Amino acid sequence: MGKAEASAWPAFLTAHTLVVEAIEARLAEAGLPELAWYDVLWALERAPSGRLRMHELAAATVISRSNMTRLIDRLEAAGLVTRVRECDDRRGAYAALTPAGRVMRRKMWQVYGRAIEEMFDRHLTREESTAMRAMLLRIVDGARASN
Amino acid sequence: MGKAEASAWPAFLTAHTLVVEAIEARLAEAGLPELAWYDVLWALERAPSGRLRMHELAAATVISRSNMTRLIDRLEAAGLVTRVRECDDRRGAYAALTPAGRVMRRKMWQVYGRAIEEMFDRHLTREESTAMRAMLLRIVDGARASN
DNA sequence: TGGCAAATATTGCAATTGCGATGATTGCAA
DNA sequence: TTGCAATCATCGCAATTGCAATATTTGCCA
Repeated sequence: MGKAEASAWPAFLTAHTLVVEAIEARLAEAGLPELAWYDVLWALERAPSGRLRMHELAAATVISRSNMTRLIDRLEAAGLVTRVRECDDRRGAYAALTPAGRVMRRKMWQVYGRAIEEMFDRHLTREESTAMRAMLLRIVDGARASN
Repeated sequence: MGKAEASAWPAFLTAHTLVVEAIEARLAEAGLPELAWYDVLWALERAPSGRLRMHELAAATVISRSNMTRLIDRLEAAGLVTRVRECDDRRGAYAALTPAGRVMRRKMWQVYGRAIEEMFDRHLTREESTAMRAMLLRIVDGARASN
C-alpha cells in the first residue's frame, strides 16, 4: 500500500511553471513573441472567417476581457491583427487576422510545436497522452460547469 | 485508430488556468492571500528549521529570486515571515516562519485543500491520480535536467 | 596573499496584469 | 414606446512581474 494520498496537483503546478517558462525562453531566444500571442493568433486562424469578437476571443483563450483589449492593442501595433468595427452590434468589435498574423503564427508554431514535443509529449506514451488528455478535459469541463 | 495525434498539452494549459483562477477566487472570497503566499509558507513549514535562504525558497517554489525578494517583503509586512540576517554567509538572508505564518498557512489550507479536492482530484480515480502524478514528475525531471 | 570570477540578495524600470469603473448600445418587459 | 437591466469594449489605477543592473561577500587559484 503506502500512501493512499498522492495528489497529482503539486506536480501539475510545477510542471506547468517549468514547461511554460522553458517554452517562453525558446520563443524569446528565437526573437518571437510570447505564448499569449500565439493563443490569440491560433484562435483567430481556427475561426472560419478569420475574425472573432473580442469577448469570443477572450472566452476562447481564457484571457480576461480587459487584458484582451490591451493584448489586441499590441497585436494590432505589430500588424498581426486588425480591429474591425463594422458590425451589426455597434457595441462590439472584431479582431481579424492579417496575412502577417498568419505568417507569424506559423513561425511561432515551428518553435512552440517543437518545444511541446520535446518538453511534454516526449515523456508520455501515446496511451498516456490520450489518458491524460481525457482526465484533463474532465477537469476543464468540471471547472466550466461550476463557473 | 482515429487521430494518432492528440496531445494533452492544450487541455493541460486550459485546466491550469481555470483551476488556478477558481482557487484564487475562493481564497480571495475567504479574505485570504494569493496562492504564491501559500507556496512560500508551506516551503518554510516543511523546512526542519522553519527557515530557508532566499535562493532555496526561490528554488523550492519555482519563483524567481527578484520576485521572491519582493514577495517576502509583503509576507514580512503581513507579519507571516521574518528576515534573519544572522548567517554564516553574510551575503545571504533567511526567511523564517512566524507563529502567525503557521496559523495563516493552516487557514489557507482549509480553503486550498478543499478546492484541490473539488476541482482537481475529484475528477480522477486513485489510479488515475497516481498515473498522472508519475507522468508529470517525469516531465518535471526532464525540464529540470535540460535546465 | 591578491585578484578575479561566481554567488547572494536587492533594486530600478518598463511592461503586464487584475479589478473596478465608464460610456455606449442592446434587449426585454411593463 | 419607455425605461431599465444587461452586455460590450475600453480605460484608470494600483499591484505584480520580468529583466537587467548593482553592491556585497565568498571561494578559488595562480
